[in-house]
Amino acid sequence: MRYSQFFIPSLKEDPKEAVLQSHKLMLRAGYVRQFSGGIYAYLPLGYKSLKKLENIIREEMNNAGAIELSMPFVQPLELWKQSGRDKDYGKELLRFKDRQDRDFCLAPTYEEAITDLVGKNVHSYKELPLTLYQIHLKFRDEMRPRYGLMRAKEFIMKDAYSFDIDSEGLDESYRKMKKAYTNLFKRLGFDFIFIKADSGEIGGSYSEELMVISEYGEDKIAICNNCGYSASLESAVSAGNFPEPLKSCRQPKMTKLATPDKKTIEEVSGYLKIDAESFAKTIIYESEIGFIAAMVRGDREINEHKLKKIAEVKELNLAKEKDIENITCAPCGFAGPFGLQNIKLIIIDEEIQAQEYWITGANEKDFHMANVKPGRDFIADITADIRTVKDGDICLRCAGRLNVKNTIELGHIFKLEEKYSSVMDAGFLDEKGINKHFVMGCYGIGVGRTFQALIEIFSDENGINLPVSVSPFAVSVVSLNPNDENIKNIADKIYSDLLKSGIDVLYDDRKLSAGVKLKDNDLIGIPMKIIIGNKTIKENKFELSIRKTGEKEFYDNLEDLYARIKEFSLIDGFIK
RNA sequence: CGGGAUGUGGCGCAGUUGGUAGCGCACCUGCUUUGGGAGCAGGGGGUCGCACGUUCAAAUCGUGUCAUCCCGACCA
Repeated sequence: MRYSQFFIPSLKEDPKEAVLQSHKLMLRAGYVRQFSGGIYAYLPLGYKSLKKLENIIREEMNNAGAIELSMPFVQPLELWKQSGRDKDYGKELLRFKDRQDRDFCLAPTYEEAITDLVGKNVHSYKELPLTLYQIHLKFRDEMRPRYGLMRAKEFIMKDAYSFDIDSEGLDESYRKMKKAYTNLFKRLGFDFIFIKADSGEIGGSYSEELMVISEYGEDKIAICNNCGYSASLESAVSAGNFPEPLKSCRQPKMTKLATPDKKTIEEVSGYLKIDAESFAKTIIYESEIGFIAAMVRGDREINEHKLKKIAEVKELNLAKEKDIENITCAPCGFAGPFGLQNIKLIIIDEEIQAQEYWITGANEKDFHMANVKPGRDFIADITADIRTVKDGDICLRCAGRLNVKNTIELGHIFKLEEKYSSVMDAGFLDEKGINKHFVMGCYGIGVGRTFQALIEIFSDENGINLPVSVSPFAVSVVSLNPNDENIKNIADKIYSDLLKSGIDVLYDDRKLSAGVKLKDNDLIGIPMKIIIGNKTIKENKFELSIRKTGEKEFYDNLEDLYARIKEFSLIDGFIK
């Protein structure tokens, strides 16, 4: 491909709408363009690279015995009424009508479609097990799309669905697919981990998320450095700090401490010169059953997911400042667990119950209270684990330490069991002639997200730096003086030689200054450059510049140069 | 959906107390250049997101609205 005839609108400056390095680079390198929040076009260069990634995914899926198909992106809403998910999905499901006034939606996922399809076309246990997959669009009307392809409304996903005769079969299909994921993400060079997850809207009995560890990730997980325990921060548990009760017979009474204008734990702890661990914070929430007070140690955060489950509520929000003033009879920042008005539940963390004395708010402006004793000065309705795991916490299973890390969720695999096949009545006859529902699994990979995550990893200050197996081109021929007849002839020849030998080559024949061309070729992520200019031509040498290392190699003849390019092209190279 | 920020040629930005818009890059023409974002000369392009209002006069002030981005609640 000649650069001058291709379409690569590169940008010299960072676009202001992008914040992640990968997002900036995809825009600058002319890989993608945004049309609306969360809606992107893949430009030729990005599309070419994306297709290479898709083909690697395809290979691993096919190796695992999955079969590719493509289902409709526009779906009759009726399908979603059958499963009942038209209601569950809410506003994420984009609905519209056709000219006959029939209801349709853009597919946010494909469980209904595949269950319908297989239900209508598979009738016997002899045709099972079966795993089908596709790589194409999904649309979710996200409340907040962001970070480029990382969270888009319209996005590309690989989704696979397995159909088995029983749970044992599902276990086997699930195991195979998990193995395929492991192979794939290892091959792509990611540092990843599976964690057990909530099944969310998709549902089912068991699910695991494939998390890639990245400082730019939006999700936090906790990993034990000893036993390998891992969980999302929402569900992670750690061993609490439960000190031995003091032996002393003295029972100090609650004592007021003046803390003028000191509201946050940090401020009070700094003012009184006492560790945050000695404080208990009291947070007021509002829920559909009324106000709830929750307490954790001063240096900790409340885990609202745990709190919701314990309190058995669906809605949980921090109470408004006005309500807090009414409940605690003090301005926000001085709440304590005693004498609270209009509180339905007091829920305290196990650590609060376990320690004898705490410093809390005094429910009075500019005062805190010392020697507050659980059970004496206030009574909790429920004591439970409602704390968020902190980096360095002790693992509940072993003596190891928990590390909290940022991650990006690139895959999610589910055991659906009969969730969809039963509501949609999709099944088969078993060997005894009895009607059974399919036992299903589903397996997703965010392809666009994975693509961007690759660029996040494989890039540097000069631009995108992808390995050959996913780079848009393997090599570029950069003609520094396209007006020089001699140089032009040599560059033309090398270009056509490489084309003939099947190398994916970009020929930068533009009549621009040398610097622009070299910078562009670095930016857009071409792993190798053959640089043709007077300097090397005079010495009868051919120069190959390796993008990853910045090293320059010189060859006396074209055969050696071509051999080197072929050799380099064969390396998968997903090693940083 | 709540909180915050920003909308000015293609891109990135400046524009003071209101007086009718400018810079860099990109683009077009010509010449000279070509080893890391070239030089000279000439040139084109903006009803300042949109609407309404205040004013003799609005990019600038007010109200509303839309879009984009960031933080939070959800997700691949």
